[in-house]
Amino acid sequence: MAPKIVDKEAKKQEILKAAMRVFAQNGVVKTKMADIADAAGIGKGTIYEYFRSKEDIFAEAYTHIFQGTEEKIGAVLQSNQAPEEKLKALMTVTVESFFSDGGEFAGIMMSFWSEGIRNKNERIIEIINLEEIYSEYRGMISEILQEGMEKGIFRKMDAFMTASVLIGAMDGILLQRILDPNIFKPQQAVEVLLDSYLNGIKK
Amino acid sequence: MAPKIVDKEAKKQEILKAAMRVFAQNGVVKTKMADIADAAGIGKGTIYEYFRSKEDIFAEAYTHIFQGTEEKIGAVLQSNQAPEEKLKALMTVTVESFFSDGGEFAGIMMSFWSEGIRNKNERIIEIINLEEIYSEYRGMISEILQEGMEKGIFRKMDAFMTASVLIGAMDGILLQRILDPNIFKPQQAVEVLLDSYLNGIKK
Amino acid sequence: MAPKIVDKEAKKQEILKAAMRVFAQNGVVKTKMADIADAAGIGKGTIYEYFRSKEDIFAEAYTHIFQGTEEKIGAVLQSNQAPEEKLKALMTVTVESFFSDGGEFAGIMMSFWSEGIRNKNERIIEIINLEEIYSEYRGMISEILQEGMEKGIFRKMDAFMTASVLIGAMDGILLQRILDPNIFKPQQAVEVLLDSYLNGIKK
Amino acid sequence: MAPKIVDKEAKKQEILKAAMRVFAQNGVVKTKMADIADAAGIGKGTIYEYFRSKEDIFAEAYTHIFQGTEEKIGAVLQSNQAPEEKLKALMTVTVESFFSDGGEFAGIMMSFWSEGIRNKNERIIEIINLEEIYSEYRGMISEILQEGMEKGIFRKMDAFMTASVLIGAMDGILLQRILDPNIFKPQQAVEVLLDSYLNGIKK
DNA sequence: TATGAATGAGCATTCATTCAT
DNA sequence: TATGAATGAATGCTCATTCAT
Repeated sequence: MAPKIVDKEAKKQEILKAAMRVFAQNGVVKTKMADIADAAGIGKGTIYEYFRSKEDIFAEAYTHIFQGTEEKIGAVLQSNQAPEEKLKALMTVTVESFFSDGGEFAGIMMSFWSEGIRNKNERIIEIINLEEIYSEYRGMISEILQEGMEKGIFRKMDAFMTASVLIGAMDGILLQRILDPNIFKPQQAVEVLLDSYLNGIKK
Repeated sequence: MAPKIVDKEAKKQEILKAAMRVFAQNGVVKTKMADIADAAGIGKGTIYEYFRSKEDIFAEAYTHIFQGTEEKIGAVLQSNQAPEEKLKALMTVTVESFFSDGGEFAGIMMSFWSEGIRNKNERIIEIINLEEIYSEYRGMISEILQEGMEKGIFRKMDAFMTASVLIGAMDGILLQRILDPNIFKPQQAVEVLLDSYLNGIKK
Repeated sequence: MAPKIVDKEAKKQEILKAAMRVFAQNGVVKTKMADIADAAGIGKGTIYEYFRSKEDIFAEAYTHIFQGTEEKIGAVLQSNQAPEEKLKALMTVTVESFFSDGGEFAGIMMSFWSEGIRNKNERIIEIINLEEIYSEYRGMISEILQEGMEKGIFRKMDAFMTASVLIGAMDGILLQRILDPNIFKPQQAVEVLLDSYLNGIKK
Repeated sequence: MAPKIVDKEAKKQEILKAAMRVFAQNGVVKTKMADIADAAGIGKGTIYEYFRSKEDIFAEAYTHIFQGTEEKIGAVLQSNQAPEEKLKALMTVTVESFFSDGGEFAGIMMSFWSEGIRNKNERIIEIINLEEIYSEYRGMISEILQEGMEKGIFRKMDAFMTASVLIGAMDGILLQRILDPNIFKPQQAVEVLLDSYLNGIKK
C-alpha cells in the first residue's frame, strides 16, 4: 500500500506556472485562488497543499522569474567584452528575460512592479524589494560606465546618474511595450536607446 | 435659523487631499473609504456628501493632478524655442509637475500608473487611459524630433522609437526617484538624460 | 420680538400631504425622508419638528385617510335604507374613498395594505391593524345581511362568510384597478359585483 | 480522497425553504441574507454557493410556488366539465395551491403580491408581473363564462368585468384568511362565493 | 423655528482559507 | 493526497436621525 507517488515539486511548479499565467492576465490583486485552481485544473483546496497562501505563491513566482535573469546578468558581467558591448549585453539580457515565454513574463513583472510600488511600506517589501533591485542594477551599470571612462571609451560623466537614466529608460520602454504589444520590438528599442545614448542624437 | 455654513467646495478639496494622501500611501485598491474618512477626520457617510463613489474620488484626484500639467505642456509646444530647448522644457515641465506639492503627487501618480497598468482591460481605463496618454506624449515628442531633423539639428533617426525611449527614460527616472527620494534630484536627472541623449556618451 | 407666527398644525398637514404623495408614488419603504422634504419644499431636519419619525408620518397618513371613510360609513349604517341599498351604499362609499383625490389615495392604501401585511408580527401592527379593520368591516356587512335575511329579502346564508367574500371581492377589485388604472371604473365594478351577487348569474 | 458529498440540489431546496419561511414572516424587503442563513442553519456566505443574489432567491421562490399551480390550472381548462364545474375547479385549485404546504405559501404569496404592487415601476416586475398574471387569469375565467353564456347556462353579463370581480373576490378572501388563519376554511369560502355568485343571494 | 451637514448602524456581496471526507 | 463546501471577516454604500448654527 504505497502512497500514490507524485512528484510534489513538479506539481508545485505546475501550479506556479498556472498562477503566473493568471497573474499576468488579471494582475495579482484581482486574481482569485479559484482562478488559479481553475487554471491549474485542480481543486481550490489543493493549492494549499503546496503553498501556504496567496502571498506565498506571489513570492515564489517572483523568485522564479528573477532567478534566471540574475544568473545571466552575472555571466555578462564576468565576461571580457568591451564596456560598450557589455552594456548592450546587459540590457539585452534584461529585456529578453522580460519577453521570454512569449511576453507573458512581462505582464507579471508589471504586476510585481506595481505591487512593489504600492506596497512600499508593507510586508511584501520583504519579498519584492524594488529599491534593492534598482540599487544593485545601478551598481552594475555604474561599474561598466566607470570601466568605459577609465579606458577612455566614454567621456566623463556622472556614472551613477547615467546608470539611473539608463535603467529608467529600459523600464519605461518595457512599460510602453506591455501597454501596447504591437508598438515596437523591445530588442529594437534597446538598440535605438543605446545607439542614441552612445553616439548622441545631435549632428 | 440658518444651517451650519460650510464651504462645500473647500471641504470637498479637503477630503480629496486626504484621499490623495491615503492613495499615495496604500494604493487605490487597498484604500478603504473608512481610511479616507479617518484621514479627513470625518465620518464614513460624510464622504458621500461630496463624492458619488470611491471611483469618483479616484477620477477627481487624477484630473486634479493632471490638469495643470497638460496646460503647461501645451504652452511649451506653442512656444518658438529651438527643438533642443523645447524638448528640455517639455521634460522639465513633466517632471516638475510630478514633484510639485512636495513630492506627494509622485506617489499618487505611481498609484495611478500601476492602477492603469493592472486595469488595462477594465472600466477604469475610461478615466486613466495610459495607452492614450503615452500615445499623445509620443506624438508630441516625435514632432519636436521631426522638426529638429528637418532643421538639420538632429541627425536622422527613427523619431517614433526615439520618442518612446525618451518617455520611457523619464518614467523610469521618476520611478526610481519615488522609490528612493534621496537618490537624486529629478531635474538633474533630466539634464543628464538630455545631455547624454543629445550629445552621446561616446568620445 | 414676537416669534415668527406659524400655524404649526397647517404646516404639519402640508408635510403630511407631501409625504402621502411620495408614499403613493414609491411605496412607504422606498420613500426616503429626503424625498418627503423635497416634496414639501422644506429641509430634511424640519420634518422632525413636526413628526417624531418616518413611522410616525406613516401612522398619521394612515389615520388621515381612514378618518373620513369611517365617518361616511357610519352615516350609511345609520340610514334607513333597505338592506340592498345599504349594502350598495357601503361599498360605494368605500370604493369612492379609495379613488377620491384622483385615485392618489388608492396607491397609498395599497402601500398601507402591503405594509400591514408584511408587518403582521411587528410594531406597525399597532398603527395599522388590518385584522381589526377587516373584522369591523365584516361585522358591518354581516349586520346588513342579517337584517336582510330577517326582513325576508335575502335568502338564508352564512352571513359571516358572505360578508368576508364581499369584502374580499371589493379588495381584489381595487387591487386590479390599481395595477391597471384603465381596466375599468371601480364604481362600475361594484355594480357588477352587487348585481351578480344579489341576483346570481345563473338563469 | 473525495470531497464532502453534498446533494447540491437538495441543499438548494433546503435553503429555499428556509428563505420562504423568512420571507413569509417578514416580507422580502425586510429579510436579510443573515436571516436566511440563520434560518437555514448555515453561514451567510454559503447562500451564495447556491444562489446568485437575494433577488435570485426571491425569483426562485416565486417560480417554485407558481409552477405547480399553473399546471393544475391548465388541466382544469382542458377538461370537459360543465362551465359551472370548471369555474369551481379553477378556483378550488388556485385556493388550494395557496394553502398547500400548511398555509405557509400563502404568507409568501402575500409578500410577492405586495412586492409586486410596490415595485410596479421597477425591475422586479420582470420576475413578478402581477398585471400579466391577472390578465391571464381574467382571460381564463372570461372564457369559461363566455362558454356558459353560449350554452345558455349563464345569463347575459359583462364577462370581463365579472371575471375581474371573481378574481378579486378570491384574492380578497385569501388575504383575510392569511391575516387570520382561523377565520374560515378557504375552500369553504370558495363554495360560498360561487354559490352566491351562481345563484344570487336574493330570494 | 429651520436647516442641512454629519454621522454610523446596517446590509448585500466577495473571497482567502479551513476542514470533513 | 485531493477536494470543494462552508465560512465570516471585510468593504462600499444608504439613509434615518441628530445637532450646531
